[in-house]
Amino acid sequence: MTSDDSSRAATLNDVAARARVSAATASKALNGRSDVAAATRTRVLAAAEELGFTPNAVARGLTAGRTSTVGLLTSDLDGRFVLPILMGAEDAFGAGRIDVFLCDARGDAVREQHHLRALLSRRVDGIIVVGDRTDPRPSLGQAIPAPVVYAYAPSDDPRDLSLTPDNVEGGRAAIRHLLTCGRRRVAHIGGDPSYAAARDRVLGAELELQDAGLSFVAPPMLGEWSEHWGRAAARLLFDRHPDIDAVFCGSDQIARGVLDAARDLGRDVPREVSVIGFDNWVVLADNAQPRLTTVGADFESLGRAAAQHLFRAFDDNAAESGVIHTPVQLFVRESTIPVS
Amino acid sequence: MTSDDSSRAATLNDVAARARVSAATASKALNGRSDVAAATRTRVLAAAEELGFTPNAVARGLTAGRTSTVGLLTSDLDGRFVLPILMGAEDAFGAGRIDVFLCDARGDAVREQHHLRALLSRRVDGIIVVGDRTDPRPSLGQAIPAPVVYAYAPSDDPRDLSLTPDNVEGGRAAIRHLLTCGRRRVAHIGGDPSYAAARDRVLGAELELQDAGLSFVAPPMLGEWSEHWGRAAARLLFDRHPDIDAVFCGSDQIARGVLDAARDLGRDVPREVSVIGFDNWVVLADNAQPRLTTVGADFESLGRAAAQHLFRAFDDNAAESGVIHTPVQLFVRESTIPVS
DNA sequence: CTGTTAGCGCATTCAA
DNA sequence: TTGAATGCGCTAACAG
Repeated sequence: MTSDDSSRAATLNDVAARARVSAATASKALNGRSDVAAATRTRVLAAAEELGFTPNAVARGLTAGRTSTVGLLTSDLDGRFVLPILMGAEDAFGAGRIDVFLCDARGDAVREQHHLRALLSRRVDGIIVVGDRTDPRPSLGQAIPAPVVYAYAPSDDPRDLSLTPDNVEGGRAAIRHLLTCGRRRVAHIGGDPSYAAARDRVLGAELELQDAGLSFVAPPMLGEWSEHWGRAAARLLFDRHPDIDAVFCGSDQIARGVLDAARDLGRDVPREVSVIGFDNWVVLADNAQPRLTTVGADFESLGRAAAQHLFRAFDDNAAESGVIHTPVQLFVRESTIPVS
Repeated sequence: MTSDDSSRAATLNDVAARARVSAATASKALNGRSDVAAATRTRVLAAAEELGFTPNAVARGLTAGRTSTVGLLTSDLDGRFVLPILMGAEDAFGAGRIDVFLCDARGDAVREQHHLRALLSRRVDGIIVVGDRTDPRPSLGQAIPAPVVYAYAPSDDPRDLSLTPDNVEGGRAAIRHLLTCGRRRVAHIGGDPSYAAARDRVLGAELELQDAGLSFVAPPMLGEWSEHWGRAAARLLFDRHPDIDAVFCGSDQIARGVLDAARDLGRDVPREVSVIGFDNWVVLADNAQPRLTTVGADFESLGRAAAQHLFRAFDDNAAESGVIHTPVQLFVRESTIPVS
């Protein structure tokens, strides 16, 4: 543990004194304003350097009105979404220019209110709200004195701006890939049907099949977001429909379960049956055997987009609104292969 | 997206004016100071309520000298450690009383310096540095005008205070459990030997075996932190040493690979062979088949401890130092079982 | 009990 | 080009 070495941090006045100028001049010099003599500037910069001067962002925030600070209010307990989003946002803001308060409400509305108050009292310039599912979540309301963007979980108020991955398109993309590989007898094993994500993915898949004049060879099986469910459902599926040649899974976890079951039953993936997942959860997808083809949202660019929208709201006072569906992407690995 | 409804946030002066008192009195009333008349207080509180007054923490921070914020400087890319640590810290601080700046340096020293400057310019009251491996990392130095605690990755400077999980004890605990289950012919498949974590876990295991008058039946196999490695190593191991009755794995990922290999080779886990992992990475451990017994650190309490040490440093000016090894815990699931 | 005064550290007038 | 004065919003010290 480290503590104060000098009695107290150097202030602008200290720098000014040492450079034998006024605080005002020192301020201008340090902030690169033009109306200051070159010689003076060097002197001030030298003084600042020697004193290890760090401008006090708190004081600056007081006058400037903006604090160069944003709040990230999350209820994403395990951080699969919030961390990439945070990194994307940091990126877009430019590292170090803006700092991010990360607050975890843990799915508790009261705690969320507490954190919100705290963020507002700290005069954050904007807030990004990150939910842990794509179902609409309660709006923070319109009475917030800072721009707000909802990420992953959209707000239930259309006046808010929300960014959420396009799961319907994701479902389409998955099916499109399977069809491209020459598969025709496709089944679906998905997650908890109380999740919009589970339903949207099936919907997209059904639409894409329909466009090709096809449909699922078995009714979609929705259950829970776990490997266990994937295994159990796959066993049933392979038993009842031995002729399926592809399984579209609602998540990578489920797909891992399906791969397991297929191996137990002696079904060759990807030759006999292709398996595709969803999420691109790399630890899971990359370590599967065979490595898992999957569709996934790019959370970093989602974070970047959220940050850019906040920026826009800082500058223009244009309040955008509505739900924006962000693109998803196909990651081809070895669990799908063209029929040979 | 939401924007200003009223022209600007209400200030203490607005409240004071509305309550027909001075700003000082309003301040006292709002902060629950005793020297203010009950009637006045109610009037002030009412005014504040009506105006939707939110105290400006920035201004407060300017005078108070403390900002009630802390910085969490991390290089833990995927957040397995940093998020639980953050939650533990939030917990210890009391939700909303203190807010946390989360900065991701992405393993880049330059970016880390940038973030550090930014945090200091925001006058955070303390800093928690979270690394992504337990090898000592470069100290931020002693010249930092705020208390610093290193979590997970210890500082290489003994004058700093570091909290890091006790991997040696973890290795011991794993072996102790296997021995308790009646296993005697134990092997080890571990992670990347360039990691202190990999080496410490083996070390602990060897010590515990030694205490029981035993040793590994095969030289420990260290490779990488992946399921693939676990699978490959296990195949080799089962082939060369068909008589082993337990495998201690350096991580849950590796253990997953070992379970896979065992199943492929027709070895019954846990009856014939017990398998124990490390990390208690719940998504992996809980979805394994059978569910995976494992040893793991409790990162939330690590975060709590870090926060408490910062607290102590705020109050006393006592600068603690040294490396504290935090406890690890055994999580028994179904991949280990007493010999019957 | 209440109000006046002063100052936290900085940036922005506006004079000089 | 420089500096003196002013204020951001709040709290602490003191006087009334």
